[in-house]
Amino acid sequence: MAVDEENVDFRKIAQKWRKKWASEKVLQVEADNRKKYYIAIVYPYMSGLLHLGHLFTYTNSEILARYKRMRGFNVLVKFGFHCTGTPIVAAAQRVKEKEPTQLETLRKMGISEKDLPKFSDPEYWCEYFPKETLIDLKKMGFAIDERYTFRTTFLNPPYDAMVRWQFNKLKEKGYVKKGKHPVVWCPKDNLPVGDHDRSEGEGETPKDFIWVKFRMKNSDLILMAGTTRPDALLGQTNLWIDPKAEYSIVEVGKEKWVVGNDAIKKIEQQYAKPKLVGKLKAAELMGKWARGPLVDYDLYILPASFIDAKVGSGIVYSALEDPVDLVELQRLQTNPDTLRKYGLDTGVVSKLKPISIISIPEMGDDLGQEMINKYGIKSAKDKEKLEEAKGELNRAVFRKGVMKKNCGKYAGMTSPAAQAAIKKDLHEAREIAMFYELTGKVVCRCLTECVVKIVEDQWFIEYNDPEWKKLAHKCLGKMQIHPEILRKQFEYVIDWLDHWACTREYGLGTKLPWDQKWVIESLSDSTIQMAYGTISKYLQNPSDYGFSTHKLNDEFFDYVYLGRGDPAKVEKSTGIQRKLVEKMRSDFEYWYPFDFRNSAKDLLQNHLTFCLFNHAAIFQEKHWPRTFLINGRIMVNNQKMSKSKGNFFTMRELYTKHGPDIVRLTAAMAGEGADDANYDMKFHEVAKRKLSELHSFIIENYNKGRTETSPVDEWFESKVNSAIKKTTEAMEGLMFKSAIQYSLSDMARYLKIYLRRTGNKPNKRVISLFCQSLIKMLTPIVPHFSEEVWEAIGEKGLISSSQWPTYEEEKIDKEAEAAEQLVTDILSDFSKVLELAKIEKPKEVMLLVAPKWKYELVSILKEELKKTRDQRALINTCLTEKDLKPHGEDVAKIVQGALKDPSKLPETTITREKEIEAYESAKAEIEKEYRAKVSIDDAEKSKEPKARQAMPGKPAIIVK
RNA sequence: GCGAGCGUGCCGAAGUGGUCGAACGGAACCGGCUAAGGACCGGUUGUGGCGAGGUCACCAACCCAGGUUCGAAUCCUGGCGCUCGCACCA
Repeated sequence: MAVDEENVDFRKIAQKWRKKWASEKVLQVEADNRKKYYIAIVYPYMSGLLHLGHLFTYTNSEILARYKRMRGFNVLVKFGFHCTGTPIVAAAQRVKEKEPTQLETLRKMGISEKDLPKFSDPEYWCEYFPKETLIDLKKMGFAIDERYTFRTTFLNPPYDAMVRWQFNKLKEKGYVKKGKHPVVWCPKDNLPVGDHDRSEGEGETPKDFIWVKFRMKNSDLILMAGTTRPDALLGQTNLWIDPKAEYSIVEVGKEKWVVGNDAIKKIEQQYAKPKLVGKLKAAELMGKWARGPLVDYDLYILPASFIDAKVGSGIVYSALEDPVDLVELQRLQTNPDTLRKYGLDTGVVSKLKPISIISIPEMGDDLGQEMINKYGIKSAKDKEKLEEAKGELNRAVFRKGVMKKNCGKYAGMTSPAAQAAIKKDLHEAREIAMFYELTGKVVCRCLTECVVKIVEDQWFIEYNDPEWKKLAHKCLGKMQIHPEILRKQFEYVIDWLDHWACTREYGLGTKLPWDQKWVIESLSDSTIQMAYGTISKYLQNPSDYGFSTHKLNDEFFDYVYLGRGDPAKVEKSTGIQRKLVEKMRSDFEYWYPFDFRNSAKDLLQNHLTFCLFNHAAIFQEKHWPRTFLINGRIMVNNQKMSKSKGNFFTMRELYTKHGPDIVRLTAAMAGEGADDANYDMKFHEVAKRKLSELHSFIIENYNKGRTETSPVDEWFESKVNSAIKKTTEAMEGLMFKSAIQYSLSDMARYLKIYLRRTGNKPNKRVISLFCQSLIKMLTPIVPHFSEEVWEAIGEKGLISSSQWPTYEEEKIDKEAEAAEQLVTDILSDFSKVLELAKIEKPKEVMLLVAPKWKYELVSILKEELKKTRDQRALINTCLTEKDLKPHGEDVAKIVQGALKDPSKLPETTITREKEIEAYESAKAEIEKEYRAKVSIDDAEKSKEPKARQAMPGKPAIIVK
């Protein structure tokens, strides 16, 4: 095969066929009476051009779309451009401030110096990038009907109207509620600070923190002690304060709280306006008594070295099952001087001891002491060991702890359950105040240290509603999830999702219909937009259909999506002709639900699960989603793609350089399943070479060749048919990389063998079948290339609109394939023999085929081995056969061997005649390769001692 | 820390209880073709055997350690390592 690298210009043919498809409108879609297949692509965020990550995910949808078209489906691919949210606004702001990295990013995407200032306006981003993205999609040859494309936010009034409808629906069902919400807050910017806006503290979040009220004896003062373990209140023994600190008395509502000085700010930010009414030295508190909730005794107030008044509320209560508390107490008990220094009563302190409230299997009654012993802790100075011990104990409590009998109504509960119950009870009794504490220090990009702020009037989608969760589970249960192993994760996420803050104070999007101060957040406005994609053709191009979309209302969507109401009334309120309203309804009914949605695995936990919830809430069951395909993340040359590593590629760079088909093929080969895929830059060249070769081969050989047939033709035809079968199954199973392997790689390999065995003289019918089938199976992956080849071999019409090849089960000939395998085996055995015998130039080669009775024996033995492994019985059964009797001794030997290692028996038994035929047909090739005379004989008639070893499928080989 | 997934030859990757020294692709090496070749063709790529004219035997082997089984890359338990997510970020 002569290879001419330049024989295919992948960029040129892409342009040619793109124009052809456009002029013949092959990618335009209308609802009709065919089976439909609706692919809802996850729309990309419009803060830049599409990159390799998008390419990889979209390639899956694209291959499937074209495959389904060839299977006779009417395929709609929905494509949108996501503009909702804050990143575009933030990026525009950075352009305005002329931030160098932001400007550089835009320059790299090909934006000229003079156009840069335009990007300081967020709305310009929403104009520019959708337009450019659509160009990219077309140039990649994606099977998208551009009339259906749309962008999000108020910039697109009909989309805006649909999101309002969605939220009204959710609210009607009681799934949207107002509530308080803690956020990480920058006091200088007066804005929430997300992970990406921090100079320090990525991953830190607000964590629940409970302040428990301890009322001082003979006083109206209340000591506030912070904790994350309210269950430990059942074993409270004393209070700890910082002996060096000064405390404040603040009025909160009608109460007077005692807290560390630094806690006042927290009260103000998270609770209520406090009023400072006094100060207290630690000494004034020590030795006093206070009483906490859940117990009927007073606690003694003691100093502790580990307390820092700046942390939490500045006061902690002690539960001596905790090793930290226990060590601290032991320190006091063994240092009477310290007690005397603070004027404390040694009698009281010496009587303090742990109260056992939690039982953990395999642990005793004194958990604190047990941990101290285990970690070999000697004093309070072993801080690291103490922290570890405490951590281990907390984990054990959380996982295995059960409340003991002395815990009143909480007895018998698991510790986490008791924590929740106690928290709830005390909250209702107003014995605690709820606070949040950051899990670590967070510093805003503006270098201000962040705090927790409670947003008072945040709107939430109540994904924690148990009934709703049930519906979501039901929806999932009816779906196909690929790969199936990820279903468990969906199950988990559905249960885990809590309420979701669905509104923002700023950013692009749709205003919450009943509270215009808020903008609907971007993950929440995209959960049912696949429904919009079924009718977007009309709504995005209203003038083509003679109406205006500015009066879209809930009535309209109620009718189109849910079939409720009266189209005549809809006409009246929207001004859209009744006929068109009805057409949109029927289009929706035709296309919906979506059959397929594909994303990378990072959207599983939010977007895809939200999609389930919202469909379950809003749509009829018949309109619930059908299939999710989740892919891994894309790596470039086995490295994570990132701008800083310099391996960040836009889709545009790639197709401009290599042409779209090469990029599509490389992306499809990058991987499948949930594991990370690898986009291999070297593969571009491999792909070009392979396709070029295929191109010349098909053109040179299609519809040419001999007309007489040979056994190898049967074999090859069988291989072609099984390749079609395997490829089709892979496509149906959404395994696109496998599909390429079964078609492109496997078939090329078989072709090589076939050409060799036929001396480059293929059979005309079979080779044409091969060419047609292969080029068709490649069409979904490399459509431009396929069209080009299709045209070059003189076929009429577009291959994109042709039918997927079918295979004939009866043409898949196991015997022919097994026979070919025998020849391959013989050839490899040959070279071994030659090597070992050190014969370089054999003169004569004899293949001695086993006698007929051995074939009989093998077939009986294979059957019998399934029933028994008893040697005697096997031999006896075999010897009942008349033809085998005379060979008793040999039979016994063979049976023994087979028992020891069943793999010695040939896998597929073909008849002796077929086997000989296979060798005969390979004879010429062997003679040519070894330049030796080849003869095929009956082993039984041979005098060679080796002849006895011949077995079915394993002839004795004699080389001289 | 929690949840889900993964861990196979030089690399990527198939393989879910015997037919597995392990498909397929890449890479490397040897040989052939050739003026030359990054192209093509054939072969090799765990270790050992002064067994051997192949279709063989033996040892070891699919992250590590145990276990279940007549039998495990495949099932179970524990450990180690990696990936994704963990909420206002799309």
